[in-house]
Amino acid sequence: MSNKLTPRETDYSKWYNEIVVQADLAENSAIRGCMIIKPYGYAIWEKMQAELDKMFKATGHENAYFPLFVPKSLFEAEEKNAEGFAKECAVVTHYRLKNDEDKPGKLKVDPKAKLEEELVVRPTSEAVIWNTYKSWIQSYRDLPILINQWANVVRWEMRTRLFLRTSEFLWQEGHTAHATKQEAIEETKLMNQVYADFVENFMAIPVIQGTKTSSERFAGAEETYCIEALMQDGKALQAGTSHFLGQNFAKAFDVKFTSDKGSLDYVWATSWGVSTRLIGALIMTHSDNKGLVLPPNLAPYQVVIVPIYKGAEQQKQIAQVALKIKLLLEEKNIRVKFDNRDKFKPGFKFNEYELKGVPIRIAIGPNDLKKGSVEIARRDNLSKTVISQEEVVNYIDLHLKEIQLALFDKAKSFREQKITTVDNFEDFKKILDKKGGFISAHWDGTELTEQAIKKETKATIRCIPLDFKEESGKCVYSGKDSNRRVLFARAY
RNA sequence: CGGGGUGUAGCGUAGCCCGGUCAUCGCGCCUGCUUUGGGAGCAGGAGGUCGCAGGUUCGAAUCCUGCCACCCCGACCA
Repeated sequence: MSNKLTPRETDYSKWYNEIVVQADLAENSAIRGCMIIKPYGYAIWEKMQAELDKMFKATGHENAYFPLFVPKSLFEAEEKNAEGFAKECAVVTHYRLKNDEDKPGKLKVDPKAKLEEELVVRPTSEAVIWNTYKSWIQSYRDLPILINQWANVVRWEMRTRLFLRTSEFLWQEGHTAHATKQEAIEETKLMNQVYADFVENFMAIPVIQGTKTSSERFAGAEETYCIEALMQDGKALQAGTSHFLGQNFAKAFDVKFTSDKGSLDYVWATSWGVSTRLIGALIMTHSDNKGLVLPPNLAPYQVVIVPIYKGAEQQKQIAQVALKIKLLLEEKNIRVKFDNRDKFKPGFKFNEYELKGVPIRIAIGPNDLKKGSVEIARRDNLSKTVISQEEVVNYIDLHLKEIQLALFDKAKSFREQKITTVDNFEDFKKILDKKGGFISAHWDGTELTEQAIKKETKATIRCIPLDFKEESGKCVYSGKDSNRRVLFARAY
C-alpha cells in the first residue's frame, strides 16, 4: 500500500492489486484466480450492494438465500443450462478427511466418505431455486415470485482475470416466476433497465442496452438482455444481464400452476445478475495513471481531510478545525474521513488518497489557520483551489454532484467517439485494430457469419441495441440483406 | 492440452553463456536524530532452503537430468 506505484495505462491489476484486491493467494496456487477483496474494495462493493438492493426492493423484490451445493441430478435437469456450465464446475465428492498413515501430520481424503451423489458448487442457482419453487407454486395466487439472492458462485474458468473473470465471485441473482409470458418479458426488461440506471447514475458508466444473439445467450434462456460498457482500452465489457427463461426451467423442474381460468400451465421465468465484475468496470472506466477515480455516489468516503502541521500543538489546533468541518459535512450526509495519523507525511497521504480515488481532498495547514481557509483538491481533474472555511460545506456539496456528472460525461463522450459506423469488412478490420471500441455494422442474422467474423477478428456481437433504427443494408461480411445494425467489439 | 518465457529476502531485480570472497541493487521493514504545504533526509540494523530432487566437480545460484510452479499466447470462457 505504501510503495510507490507507477501504473501503466492499461495495466490496472498492477496497482489495484495493491489498494483494492489481491489477485490470488501466492502461497496456494490451488485456489489461484480467487479474489481477496481488501477492506477498501469491499466497502465499494457494500455501497453498490446497498444501492442495488434499494432498487430491487423498490421494484417489488425480496431477498432470500439458497444452498451453495447443487446435487448433480438437479443440476442436469435443464439440459442446455447444464451443458453450458458443465465444463467449469467444481464438484464435491467426499465429506471427510482422515490422518494419512503414510505421511504423519498430513491428511487425506477418506475414501469411505464418498458422497452417494456428487454436489456441484453452484455456478448459478437456477437449479436449486427452481427445484424449490416447485413446492412453493400451485396457484396463480402464488405468483409472481420476485426473489433476489446475494451470494457467491464458482466457475472454474481455464483462464481467470482479476475482477472480470475470477474463479469465485460475489453477485446477486434474481429469480422470478410469473403466470404469463408477457409479465416475465416485462420483468426481464425492467431489471435490465434497473441495471442500466444503477450503472449510469451511481457508477457513472454509460451503457448500451440490447439483446444478445443466440450464440451469446445465457444457457437455457430464450432471450438475454444486457448492458454493455466500453473500457478505456477500447474493449467492451458485459456489465450485467437479464434473461427471459421462457418455460424451460418450469418444464425441467415440473413447476405448474392452476391459472385463474382453471387451466394447468407451466410457470414463466426470468433471472438476472450483476457481480463484482462491476468493480472491474468501475476501475477500467474512470481510473487514470494516478490510481482509482471513484464516483462520489459510490466512494466509501467522499471527502478526506489531511492536516498539515509542525508539532503537537499545531496538530491539535488543526484537528479542531478539521473535526468541525467533518461534523458539518456529515450533517449533510457527506461521508468524510479525517486522517490524523502522525506516522505519515501530508505528501504521502495526498498520493495515497489519489491512489484510492477519493473524490475530494481537503488540506488544512498553518497558513489556513491564519487565513481561515482550506485547500480543496478534486480527484477527477486534479484541480486545486483555496476557499474560506465558511464556504466549505456548500462548496463540497455542489462539487460532489458536479464530479459525479463530470465522470459520466467524460466516459460517455469517450464512448460516443469510439462507436464507428462501418459498411465493409476491410474498414471493419482496420477500425478494430487501429481504433477499437464498438463497430456498428449490418449483420445478416446468421450464426455462421457471426462465428466467421469472430474467428477472423476476435470481435463478437456485443448486442443488438434496443433503440435500433430500421435501416436496410448489406451484411458487412456476407453481403446479404440486413434491416438493422448491431454492435461488434472485442470484449473482455 | 500445444507454443514461448520465467523461478534469487515481503515486492521488484543483478549475477547464469565463461563454476571459485557472489549472494547484488532498489523499494519496503526496524531503531535513532532531524523533518512535515506533494510519495522525507542521514546514520545504523534485521531479513535468503538462490523453485524442488538428483547428478557432474575439490567446489554449483551458475553445468547436466528429472520434476514442480507461475506468466504470456492459443484452445476455452452461458
